[in-house]
Amino acid sequence: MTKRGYHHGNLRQALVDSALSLIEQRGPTGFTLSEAAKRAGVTPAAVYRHFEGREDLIAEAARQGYEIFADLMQYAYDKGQPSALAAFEATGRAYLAFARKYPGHYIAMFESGISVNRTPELAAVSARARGVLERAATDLSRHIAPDRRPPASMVSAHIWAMSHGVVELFARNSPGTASPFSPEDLLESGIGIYLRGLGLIAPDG
Amino acid sequence: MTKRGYHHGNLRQALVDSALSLIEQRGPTGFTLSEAAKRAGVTPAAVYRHFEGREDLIAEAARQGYEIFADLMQYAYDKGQPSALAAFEATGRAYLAFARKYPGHYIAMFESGISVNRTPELAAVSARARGVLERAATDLSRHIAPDRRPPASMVSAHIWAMSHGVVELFARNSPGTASPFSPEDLLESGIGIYLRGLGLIAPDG
DNA sequence: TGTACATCAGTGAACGCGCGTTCACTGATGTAC
DNA sequence: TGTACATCAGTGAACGCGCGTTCACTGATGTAC
Repeated sequence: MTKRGYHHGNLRQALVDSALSLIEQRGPTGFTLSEAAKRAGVTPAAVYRHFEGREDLIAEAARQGYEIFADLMQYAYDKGQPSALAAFEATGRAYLAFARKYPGHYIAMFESGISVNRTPELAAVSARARGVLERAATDLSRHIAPDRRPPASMVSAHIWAMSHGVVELFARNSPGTASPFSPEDLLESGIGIYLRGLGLIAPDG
Repeated sequence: MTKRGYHHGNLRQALVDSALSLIEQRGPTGFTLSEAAKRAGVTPAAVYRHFEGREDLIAEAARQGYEIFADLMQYAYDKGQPSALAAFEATGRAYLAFARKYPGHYIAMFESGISVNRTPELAAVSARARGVLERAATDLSRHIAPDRRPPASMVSAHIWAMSHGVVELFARNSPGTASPFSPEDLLESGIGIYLRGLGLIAPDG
């Protein structure tokens, strides 16, 4: 697979991979095109055979992240079926699991400052990911009495916000935030209380 | 107040202020010591009369942010008294209000990568801010039946996470996240549902 | 199987840039007498 | 009120650095015959 020599073989993906590990290690600020090239065993100039520049490389890393993310969310959703509740809870867990397992991708997607509207492909795949969570919220809404049912898009926004907040504040070496609870426990319990508030779980579940 | 001439008058604070507006405009990455100095009408070297360097300047901006933040939270908490519920809800709203009103400070505090443990002063003031929310959560917990009462620190973590998530995802020019709801509405409703889940608000509030 | 040639991925040197930081200096201010 | 002097905030030139990007090039690969 790895043919060494003048030609690299699959430099494009190697660059994305080294960019990801660099982002993971040094944060979005610490990422440099030159260092990514160096790690891939190649001159900085070689990057321009495969990408338009620094931003384009980050955007591709983010795109691949969204692809994985959307797949994981979809898988979780499917696995929870046919229970709307199980599917919803599974997507919440999948969000955190993704952030934990693919930190480089997560940072490239949410903290690197690249806009999701940068390219149509990026917009499409991020919409796909969001769509899964919104679908799960819509399914769930049907089990709430219409008169006290919040819009599904609001429910999905709530869960997304809490998931993202847990990741940013507690799943990283955060601002002195040494919580006694694991991010997983925090998110699980937080979503549980929220769902109870929607009347979807028995008061003393 | 502003005496022009060789000596600036209050360069230290002027540098913090220009750093804050720069951070607000260009994000944590876009901040440079040189540009902050330029905006304050001064040579980059002058910065070293007041700060140890770039990091130290950001840290001071963050420190001032935590100070304001803690004060706002405390004020909101006091204002909600003697109702534990009102005080708790008020602190949640204060979180978002702070992020909206002082975006430069918010970014310096939570997105610039500076650690809260950088200096004792920074650690102390951030602990003070967190303390207010935790106090509010503790007060609130007393109104929950002991057998179904989650730890107060968990409740405060949930609210902090949701607040932070709402700010990051919906209160900025975020990743294509044009929600039909205002950040204020989202947080208000999210916290409302959560509190219902804790049994603190009537099912059909 | 062998040769000629087109393709193109990667090289390496060079660029201009703005960065953070240092240094010896100088000009303004304030105080002692 | 006036002079001498200490203090110190800000200057401006210089530094080394690594960055992203460009360019003409060259070496490896693959294809046609």
